[in-house]
Amino acid sequence: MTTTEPSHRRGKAVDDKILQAVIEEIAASGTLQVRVDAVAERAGVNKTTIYRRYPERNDLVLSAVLELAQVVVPIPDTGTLAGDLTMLAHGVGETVTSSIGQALLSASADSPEFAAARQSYWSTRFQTAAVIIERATERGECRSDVDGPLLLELMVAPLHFRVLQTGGRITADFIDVQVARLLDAVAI
Amino acid sequence: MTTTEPSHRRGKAVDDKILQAVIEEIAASGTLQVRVDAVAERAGVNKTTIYRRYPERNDLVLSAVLELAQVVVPIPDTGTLAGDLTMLAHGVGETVTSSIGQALLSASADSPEFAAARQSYWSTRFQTAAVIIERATERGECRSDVDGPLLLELMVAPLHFRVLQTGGRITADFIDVQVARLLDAVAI
DNA sequence: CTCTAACGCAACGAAGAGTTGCTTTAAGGG
DNA sequence: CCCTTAAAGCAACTCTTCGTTGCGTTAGAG
Repeated sequence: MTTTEPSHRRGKAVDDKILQAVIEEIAASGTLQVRVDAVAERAGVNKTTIYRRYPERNDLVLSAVLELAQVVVPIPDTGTLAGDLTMLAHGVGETVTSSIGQALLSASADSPEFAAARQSYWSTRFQTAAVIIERATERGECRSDVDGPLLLELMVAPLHFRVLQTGGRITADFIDVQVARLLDAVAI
Repeated sequence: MTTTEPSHRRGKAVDDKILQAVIEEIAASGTLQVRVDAVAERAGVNKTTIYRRYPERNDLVLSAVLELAQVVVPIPDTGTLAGDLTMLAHGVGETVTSSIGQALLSASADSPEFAAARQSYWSTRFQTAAVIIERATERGECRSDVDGPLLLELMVAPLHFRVLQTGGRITADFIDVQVARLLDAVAI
């Protein structure tokens, strides 16, 4: 055996078409409304082709969700902690408000796989965005014992709760108030 | 027409059995896994009887959810704002952690009816529990311009987010930190 | 006792998930 | 250029669950 590259002769292109089709279906009507036949038709692919890659519907939807979770969000660097947090919060607000965002965050709440996906999603976001707090600490804007990821979690939670539970709107004012509260809590 | 009480000759008892059965099914496996036939069997009732009351499955599940949302949560009155908030937070933590609570909060996220149910649920909770802040204001424990329902919303959000999104655990310590943060924000 | 609304029952249709066996197609190697 | 072979297409099928229908049965009010 030379390089053992057996599979996927026509595969890659089909892979992409399927994933793309699922994402479009999710955006259109939510994860629960994704029909395998509809995905097949939209992707211009046969149903069996899908089932050969994904044993069951859930795997199909999950892989699309994981794909979406990969999109990289830029970490703001405005020069002040207040500026960074505000900008980040606005980004989160838009994400959570978007139809695709809502679909992701409330996708198959009971399934352990989806729960794990959400968990790792937030975990990595908070980890990478924690640089903001590090920089702020170096600038002397906040105490050095501040838990970055935790701070971000506490910033995101109210936004998330508003949209998905109380159904309220996320105004710029609301964001400002949240950020102010957090700044108070971590100020030196 | 005298009192026009035509329907429900045998009805009431059946109503209750059905609702109870749905609730048990929800608790056992989540709202998405509720099967009409299973409910019928558990309630000792025929499937058609269910469909005569609820045009479709969603209505059945929704009515059970609304029923569950009726349970009255006692409002603590410990004598201090810190005590009240802490006790309330513990209650919320337990609710959100329970299987039935999770089922409710993440039930059919896409359906407008369920969204409205969640919305009104939280709204009434925050309204009634706001007495806590009123009492605290009278005692001089917090500023008089504090928005009670908003304060409660901000207390619940992190707990909710932990359980449903990051999958973290709600420790007594975590609750204490939250309460402390809120007290700082509203202190005179 | 009678009448009637409520319930039970069995069978059915529709839709979607997932499977199977076979045929067709296209990329890659000689 | 053709031949091999894995990948994709296709059609028909089962299974589960939702939801419907027509009719027979029962319980309770009067």
